[in-house]
Amino acid sequence: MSRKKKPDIDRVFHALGDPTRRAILERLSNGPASVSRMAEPLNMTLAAVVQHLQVLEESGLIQTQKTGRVRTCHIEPTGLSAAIEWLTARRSIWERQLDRLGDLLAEAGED
Amino acid sequence: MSRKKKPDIDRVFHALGDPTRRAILERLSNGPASVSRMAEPLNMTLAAVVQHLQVLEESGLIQTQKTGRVRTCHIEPTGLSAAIEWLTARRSIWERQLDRLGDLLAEAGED
DNA sequence: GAGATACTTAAGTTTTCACTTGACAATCAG
DNA sequence: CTGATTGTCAAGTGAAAACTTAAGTATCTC
Repeated sequence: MSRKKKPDIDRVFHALGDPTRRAILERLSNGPASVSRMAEPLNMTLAAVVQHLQVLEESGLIQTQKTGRVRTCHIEPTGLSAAIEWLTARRSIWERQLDRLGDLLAEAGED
Repeated sequence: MSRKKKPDIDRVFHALGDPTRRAILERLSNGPASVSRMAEPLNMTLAAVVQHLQVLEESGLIQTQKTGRVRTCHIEPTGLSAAIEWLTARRSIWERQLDRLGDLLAEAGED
């Protein structure tokens, strides 16, 4: 039977919910970096950082590749698309709702 | 001394990471609704739904108010701003990075 | 006032998360 | 070859998250 798999958007938002992982993404925005380089400014063990990187990779936000003993991480530029689309869609609907509310208030004021 | 409080953006992304909570937000996009109405299509107890609503309210994504015995929930339209700003900022940086990569490849091709 | 309705609250359970420890594997430098 | 570097893996811990159950409190309806 079909296995239950988490939708991408769940994983993306979950990944973004952790400040350490957002810090990693911000660091990688300056360009690719190795695992231990990512770990330097983070106050935790290498193993913990690797786990964060796994979450980020599974969510499609970064990609990694190993050359020799060094694993290099870089941003996956399309990784944010689904999340941004969901958010901006909501926002435009919500703004429309606000407009309707404004209309109602204006009408009420005219009485 | 200053209390430790979770940054808004942490809470927003965390709130968005749960499919039930996104479903609630989508439902509320059609207009305000009471707690029990929100609970109807969700396969869980009322108490669980209330807890999700609390998370959403604390993250600034919705507001609620009680009139009589009914608590009505509605969208807080500005709640997504911080998240959208963070995401679009990253995206534009990432696209620039992609361009630079493109340039490098083009240069390499010219040899 | 007696029910029914619409939550609210507290406590307990199970699962998931973030992290550590410690042992291991691979690779590079002298 | 011998270390030192760079990362990997598995297991365990503690706390937070996502629920449930059950009892309680207003409020509305008759």
